Amino acid sequence: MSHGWTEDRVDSLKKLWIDGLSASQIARQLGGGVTRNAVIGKVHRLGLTGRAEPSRPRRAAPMPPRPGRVAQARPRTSPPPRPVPPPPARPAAARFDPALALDGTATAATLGAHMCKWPIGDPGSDAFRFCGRPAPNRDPYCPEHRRVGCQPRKAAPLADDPIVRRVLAGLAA
DNA sequence: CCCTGATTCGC
DNA sequence: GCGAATCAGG
Repeated sequence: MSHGWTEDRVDSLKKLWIDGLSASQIARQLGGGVTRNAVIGKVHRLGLTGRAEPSRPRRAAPMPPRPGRVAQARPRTSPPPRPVPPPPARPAAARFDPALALDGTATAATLGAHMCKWPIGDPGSDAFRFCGRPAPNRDPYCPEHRRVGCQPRKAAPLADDPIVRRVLAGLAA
């Protein structure tokens, strides 16, 4: 549910793609269960391929020899090859990351690459912390803070601007 | 292992 | 038209 490439979503897709966001980033931002594959598929169908490529500046092989997988029909329904027998035997030592134990306790020192970098508190204060919760993929924030961070800031009420207030006050007077 | 886009093809 | 599975690569 919640799918279908509505004009709105296609517009967002185009914009984000042209802006240079990766397919997975776009997929995440569009939300609604859209995968990066879906995004890529749509991008191609729209003829939007090609732009500043983040992760592959040059294509090494033009890919002439590439007949492999078509020949050996993809086994989607038949083969459950299960050569994976013993998973256990490692109860110990799941590494404990103290920064993940509590929200808002990660410091600049303990903040890892996969932790939410949402700032908490006064950056100048000793008490300043980062959220520190798990941040999936390459995202800087955890899912919760990502949403907040992406919210198109609702236009800050003009009247909140001190300068505007003074001008308005002056006009009134 | 994380990621990137590209392609194929059943639906 | 859509997108999962896959490929090919950084």
